[in-house]
Amino acid sequence: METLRERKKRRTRESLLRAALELFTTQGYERTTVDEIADAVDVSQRTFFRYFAGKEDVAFAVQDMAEAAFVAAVRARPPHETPMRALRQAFLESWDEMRETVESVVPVELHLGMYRTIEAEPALLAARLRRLAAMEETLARVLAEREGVDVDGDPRPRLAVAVFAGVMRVTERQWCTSEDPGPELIRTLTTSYLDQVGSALTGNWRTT
Amino acid sequence: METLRERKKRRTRESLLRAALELFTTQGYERTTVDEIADAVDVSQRTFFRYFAGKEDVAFAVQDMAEAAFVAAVRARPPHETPMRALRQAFLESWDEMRETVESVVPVELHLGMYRTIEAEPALLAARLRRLAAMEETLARVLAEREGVDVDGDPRPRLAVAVFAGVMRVTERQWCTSEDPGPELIRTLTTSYLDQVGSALTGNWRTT
DNA sequence: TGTACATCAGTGAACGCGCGTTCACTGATGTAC
DNA sequence: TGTACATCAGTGAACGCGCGTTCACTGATGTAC
Repeated sequence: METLRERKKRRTRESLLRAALELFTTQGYERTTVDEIADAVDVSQRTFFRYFAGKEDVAFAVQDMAEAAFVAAVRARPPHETPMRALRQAFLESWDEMRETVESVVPVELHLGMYRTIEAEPALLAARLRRLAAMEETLARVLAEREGVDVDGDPRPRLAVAVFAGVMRVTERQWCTSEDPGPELIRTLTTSYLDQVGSALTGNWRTT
Repeated sequence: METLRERKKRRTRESLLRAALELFTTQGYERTTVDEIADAVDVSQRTFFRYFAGKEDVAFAVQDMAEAAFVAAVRARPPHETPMRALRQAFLESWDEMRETVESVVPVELHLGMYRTIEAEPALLAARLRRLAAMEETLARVLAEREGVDVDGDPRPRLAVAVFAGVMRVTERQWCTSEDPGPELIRTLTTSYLDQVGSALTGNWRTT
């Protein structure tokens, strides 16, 4: 069982996390200082750094959890599926699990709000893209292993993942700016865009 | 004609640029301070900020020029080409022009070295990806205009550009880590990878 | 159940660092006559 | 060609800011007996 000490730790951590996201989404990332976050939870700045390596870390803590769920879902896909199919299915399927994982830590609205904040703030967007690139590398290795190819010798794993991530980014941006960013919309957009990639690449759009 | 004053300005700017890239590539971006760059050129730190808005700016000054040449090349493609063809041709074709543009400011080797440095340094990689995302947005608008579609209503411009940029990133990474990063290699890789994207997306790799 | 000790989350205050800014100023270059 | 003035690149020193670190310390929680 969780001891009192452990419970307190978890609560402090989650309070910091929630306070940070709340401040980031309302007044902006750059304008929020680490001191402010600590003050909002009534702990010292020193304590903040015991829980998070830095300001960027706290901003992406929740997304990292969701991302891990997605990667795990990709790993769990049956090996007979084609790579792109595995990515697509894992993404659609893990959305509910991501939601639960997120909800256990912070209100989902707050997490959704962070997506818009990230798009709006250059420093956060840059960090997000770098993290996405790191995830792409992980996924490329997962796919390569699945298919039994060499990730450095065969470009296909990295190419497939790059395309998938590209589509995800377009989806995300579209979804963020929509009126009602619900799980339905993300599913519709993802499916639709993945289906359209092929036709976007080949042929002349004007003759359609 | 260029006045003496203008010539001196240009020289100061280029000296700062060269010194910065030299320091970044040899000792790393994070470890190089703005003061060091200014000292290397024997001007005050204050003067550095008259030429560049910040440390990140000077790191990407050359790449921005090359990028602008690429975007211009895309704009110049004949309208009957398919969008992906236009992107591909513009990229292959503008490489020589990019080289010239770059060479007029700093030694090409220095510029190439920066690519590796960017991949190696998290702060730079993040900044680069954000800038690439901004270029993608520009290109999406160019393609949309070319094809006469609405960039916000039709996802194809952004999808096509995202895929192209994804392939470019994979190419770049491969090219950076190679022994002899010449223009030949980048052409071969780009062509080969763009041709392989389709097959990477569809089908099972094991049955090939 | 109570006591003695060990562990460890949290404290508070101070610091180093580098980015970017501000200020009033100097002196070289450009221009008008 | 020379003089008087205007422009403007560069100076130097100081500053504000926020991130992240360091230190010796306190006091609550956990554990052994």
